[in-house]
Amino acid sequence: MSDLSLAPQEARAGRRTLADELRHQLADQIMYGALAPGTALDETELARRFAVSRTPVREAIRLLAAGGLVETRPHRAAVVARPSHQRLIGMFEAMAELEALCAGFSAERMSGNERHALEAAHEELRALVHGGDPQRYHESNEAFHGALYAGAHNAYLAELTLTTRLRVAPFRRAQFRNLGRLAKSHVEHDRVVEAVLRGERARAAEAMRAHIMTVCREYEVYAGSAAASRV
Amino acid sequence: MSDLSLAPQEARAGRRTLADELRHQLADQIMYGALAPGTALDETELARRFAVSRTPVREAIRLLAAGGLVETRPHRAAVVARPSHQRLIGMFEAMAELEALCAGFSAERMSGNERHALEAAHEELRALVHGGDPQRYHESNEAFHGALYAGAHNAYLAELTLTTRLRVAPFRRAQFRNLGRLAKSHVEHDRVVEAVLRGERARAAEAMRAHIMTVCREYEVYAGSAAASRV
DNA sequence: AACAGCGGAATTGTATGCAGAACGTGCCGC
DNA sequence: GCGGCACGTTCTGCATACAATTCCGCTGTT
Repeated sequence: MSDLSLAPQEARAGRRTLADELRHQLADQIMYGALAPGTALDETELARRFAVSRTPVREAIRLLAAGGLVETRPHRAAVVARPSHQRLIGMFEAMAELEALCAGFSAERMSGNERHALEAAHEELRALVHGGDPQRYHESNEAFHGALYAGAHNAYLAELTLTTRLRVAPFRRAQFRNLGRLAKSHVEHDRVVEAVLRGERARAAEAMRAHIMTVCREYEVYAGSAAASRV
Repeated sequence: MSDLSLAPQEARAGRRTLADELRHQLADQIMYGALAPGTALDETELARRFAVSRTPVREAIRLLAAGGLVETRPHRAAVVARPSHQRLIGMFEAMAELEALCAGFSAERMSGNERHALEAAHEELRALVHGGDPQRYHESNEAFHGALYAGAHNAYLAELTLTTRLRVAPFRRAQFRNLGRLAKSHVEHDRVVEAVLRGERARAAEAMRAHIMTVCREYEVYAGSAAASRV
């Protein structure tokens, strides 16, 4: 999972600095939910927990802040980002458009191998729909979307889309518990795959947009009920 | 110009840490071309130049790296980003799509005041087309695009678009020397404004996409001739 | 009893020192 | 004469120490 956020040169070099290691550890904990939105990140405490000095901890926190996973203010502890509802909706909307772009470009630009890879990822997901292993499903789902990022043949766009996906990740965890959702998700994927393989850009983009916006609505239902139960 | 890259809370608090100050200074120098792509950023030297310790310099460099303006590899000096031609084309393409999205949303969502602001910025540019002051034109041009970001009513999308714009900035400087380009640019803007004010989303998006892709082609011509003259 | 002002404690921001990795230089072997 | 290797220098990565700011609780006043 953490590999998803690795830039190419990092993957090649093998991250060897403590700061990078910490960044990935913290990012995983945030996305996995071990560090809930709003949690304060105490530099000294984290330094103790990881048995390093404050210097790499600070660096990691700043990098996370630049990525949007945490928010910092001068002379105040960094806190795990807790975007407003409106902002979160905006992030979902942007993600929908970005993913739609990737899907659209993929429809026009994918090579034969890339199309096969997309089909393979799609088939893998089909098998997992009824498997009941949310973790594996999640990983394969990321691989499916990753295939579309690669097929767009635009590394920068792929980065933007993936970054957005990661930033939204902490707020999508609940949906993977909802196994009924998986089957519907697969049907939506199916429409995307079909359009991409046929080279129909507009249809692929629209199918993907619909897919992501459905995810967004799922979140809204969950967030709404959670907010209600908190009252 | 540096204000463009300020997040809201930074602008409110007034950046008070050395690291943030350095980040903006360096970002400006990179975007203005004082630090050319490929230049190595020596931490010790920068610390001397700004009369601070290496610590805030390091932080600033890392933040710039996270923003994509510089590239870092472990145990090696950071260098001002010099994306490959292909990657740069991808960045332009992504920028075109993002700006098109903003323009499209603006067509649907802009309030009355926002529409007036857009028209005002557009008129300001009209006056500057023949003024021959590239710096002022540049600032007003950013304001024009900024009006469209705001009108999209999606802060996250606005950030993505602006960030992309800033990352590409170092490679667009040449075009502002080309005064003949300004008039054409204004005509393109005109099509965008007209569509936005009429609420025609698709047409606004297409006009903006065309505008940015023209900018991209302008760059290609410049980059191509520069590469040729270097041989 | 509630609030304003103040002082200490805790935490972030910055400086400095040290260890290890990467590059340049000169020597040696071929 | 040319390529490879070892050494020394230089720079980055990390640790630690100090300074500045914020937060929390206290006291005194109204």
